[in-house]
Amino acid sequence: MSPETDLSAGGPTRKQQQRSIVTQRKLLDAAIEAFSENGFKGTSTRDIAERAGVHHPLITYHFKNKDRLWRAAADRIFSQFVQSLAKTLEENHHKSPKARMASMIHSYVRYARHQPALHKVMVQESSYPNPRLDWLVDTHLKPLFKTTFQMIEQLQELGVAPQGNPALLFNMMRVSGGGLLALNHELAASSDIDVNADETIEELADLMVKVFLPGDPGETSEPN
Amino acid sequence: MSPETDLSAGGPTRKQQQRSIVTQRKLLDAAIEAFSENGFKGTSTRDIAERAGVHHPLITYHFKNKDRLWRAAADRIFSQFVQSLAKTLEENHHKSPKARMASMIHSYVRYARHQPALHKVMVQESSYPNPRLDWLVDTHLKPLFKTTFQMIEQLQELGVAPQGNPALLFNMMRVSGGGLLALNHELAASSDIDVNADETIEELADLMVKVFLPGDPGETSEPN
DNA sequence: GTCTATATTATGATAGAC
DNA sequence: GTCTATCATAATATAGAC
Repeated sequence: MSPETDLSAGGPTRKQQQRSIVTQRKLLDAAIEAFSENGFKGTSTRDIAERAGVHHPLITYHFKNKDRLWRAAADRIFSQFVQSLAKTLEENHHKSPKARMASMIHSYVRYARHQPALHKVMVQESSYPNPRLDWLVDTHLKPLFKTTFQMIEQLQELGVAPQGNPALLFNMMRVSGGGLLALNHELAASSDIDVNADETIEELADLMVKVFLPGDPGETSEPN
Repeated sequence: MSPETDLSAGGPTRKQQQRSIVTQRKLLDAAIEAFSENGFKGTSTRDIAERAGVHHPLITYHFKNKDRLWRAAADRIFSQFVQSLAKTLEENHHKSPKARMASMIHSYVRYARHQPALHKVMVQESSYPNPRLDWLVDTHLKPLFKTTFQMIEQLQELGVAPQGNPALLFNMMRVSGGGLLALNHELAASSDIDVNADETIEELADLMVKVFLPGDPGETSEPN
């Protein structure tokens, strides 16, 4: 009995599973693109299906409805981002707090360029209170911000980051990176900035470090 | 012959003109709100008409179509903003460059709070290249940015603003203000920041000045 | 200047053949 | 797992009465 036709065992075959995964991936990538461009309301599931190159009833089959597809797409964006940040944090845990934060900034900016949907989706959903925003904040944002927020406070104590409301400072950093890159098409036309150029990305990250972490790093890590 | 019925003269009566203006204003305010929340595609003209409390065919009557209504709404946002900025600039033209820019920052942040659509609309339209974005950049953004851009360069020469790509620096300032306030609902939930509080607004503007204009102001204005 | 009614197309979701 | 066909609703826009 060939694997293709062996449905009697109760589960789908390997080949079918494989095809399903590919379809889901294509739909998720298309959904990220479409939702970040036009928001939840402005995106039609037909548009997503077209971008993915699949027939639209497949969305219902794989994700049940538009809302669940949105959540799966957001999960994909933020899981990858958290992974990328965690890796950077791990690779730089031996450095000074300032150098560590500088690495985080570079990592953040690079990710935000390659996936501008990261910030765009947050802006889209921040437009008005809604259940997706609540879910986004609780599931992804709060855990993500907690670590970074503590790092900022530490850097303020060390005199590296400017004094002032750490929550505001943290969010100024966020938007200076991701928020700026989310304006990619506008910046090209209004300010002659090409955010797709590697140089621009590094320039932006360096400028963020200079502006937000102006203090002397010092060699003294905290007494352990 | 009463003014109400005097249509023979060729023009609408005063009372009719008045009613027309009121309707247009209500539609524009509703359009700004709706477009900033859901973007161009995500906004239905019926939604706008409902928010304005008028019947939807009136949109066709007063603005011809959805696209022209969007342009009229954007015009309203940016005209008011430019007016507000010009007034601030005029009131502070005698001050030092740093103090003048600090006033501009305060003015910008206050306007962006009272009209978060200012930044939201730009983000919405920056999602992908489209004719509305081109129009927005050419009609409103470029003229607006030109002045501020020159001020930044001057502040860099004076050692008040950090060195680096002035275009990037300028846009970091933009997003730190308007971009941050556009996240109002998210910030309330994720960072416990109430951007509707006057204190928060002033705190943000002060922090922007501290971060982006760290240099000593000096009393020496340029030799005249 | 405002209204009701309607033509036409797009959308989210599902049913049922293969 | 994938497809075609379809339903119910909502959208933009317009025609024509008042």
